[in-house]
Amino acid sequence: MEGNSGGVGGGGSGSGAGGGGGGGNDVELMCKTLQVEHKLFYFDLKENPRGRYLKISEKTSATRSTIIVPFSGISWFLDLFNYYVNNSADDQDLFSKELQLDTKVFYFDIGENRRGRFLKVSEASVSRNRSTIIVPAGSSRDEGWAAFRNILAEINEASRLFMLPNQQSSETSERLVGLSDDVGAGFISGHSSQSVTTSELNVDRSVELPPQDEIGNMAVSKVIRVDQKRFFFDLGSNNRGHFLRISEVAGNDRSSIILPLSGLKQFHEIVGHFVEITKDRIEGMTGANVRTVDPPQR
DNA sequence: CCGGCTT
Repeated sequence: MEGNSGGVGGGGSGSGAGGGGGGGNDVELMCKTLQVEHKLFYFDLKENPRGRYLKISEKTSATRSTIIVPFSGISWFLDLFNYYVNNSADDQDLFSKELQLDTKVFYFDIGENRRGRFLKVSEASVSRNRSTIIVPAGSSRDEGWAAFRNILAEINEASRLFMLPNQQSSETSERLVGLSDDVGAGFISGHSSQSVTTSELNVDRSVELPPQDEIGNMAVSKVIRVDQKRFFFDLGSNNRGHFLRISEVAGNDRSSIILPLSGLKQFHEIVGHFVEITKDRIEGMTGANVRTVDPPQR
């Protein structure tokens, strides 16, 4: 699912393209740069008719490599970088990881040489040569990885807010079933010597995917703000099925629950129960950010 | 502005 393979004008006679800018029709939603030591990383969140993706480029004097992260993989990247940042304080307990997203596989590997420690992230797809970026850990306290992680966190949050303008009536929760934006996301422990019981992983994933119609434009995500917190509602699916992920974001902390859609109705009923029994108190509140949907009055 | 990389 390379986002770029769409209809970039084949002739490309557009003058003043700036040389190798790429992208073509793709709309740039957000871009950030990060300098770690002498490397420069470009983060470009882009969108085209096929969907959204994050392009991460590593720019060096003589080297330029780019990986394309599907939109659904941004949060996984964030989680993985959190893993390496958080565990780097301990000595050498950093394992390799594999992140499988649809047809792509991203390999995360730790390396070290006299320059220091680094994290190699390589993207392998069926039809394209493998591309790799290498993120230095940083001279002190892994600030390279941490800075990289922080940018991923910013993009991860901001990318969800882009879905906001489509504010429909907030009670359309039935027609969402069947959408699958991120397919088959999951971690796989990378080291072969780790002897992970692969029995679970070898479950034949005969996932009959619904044809990717125009699901990119649907409102598969919503966000509400309550006091200092934000709650994100995102539909997703993996080899286990479809789910609704509810994430609570406050400051730099983020936690999520994964609710299989089979339980969504019960969840809704229980929440409705608590709405009923606390209605008096809720209506007395004056929080400007608390938005309740009024039922039709009589 | 050094510079790493079997999948």
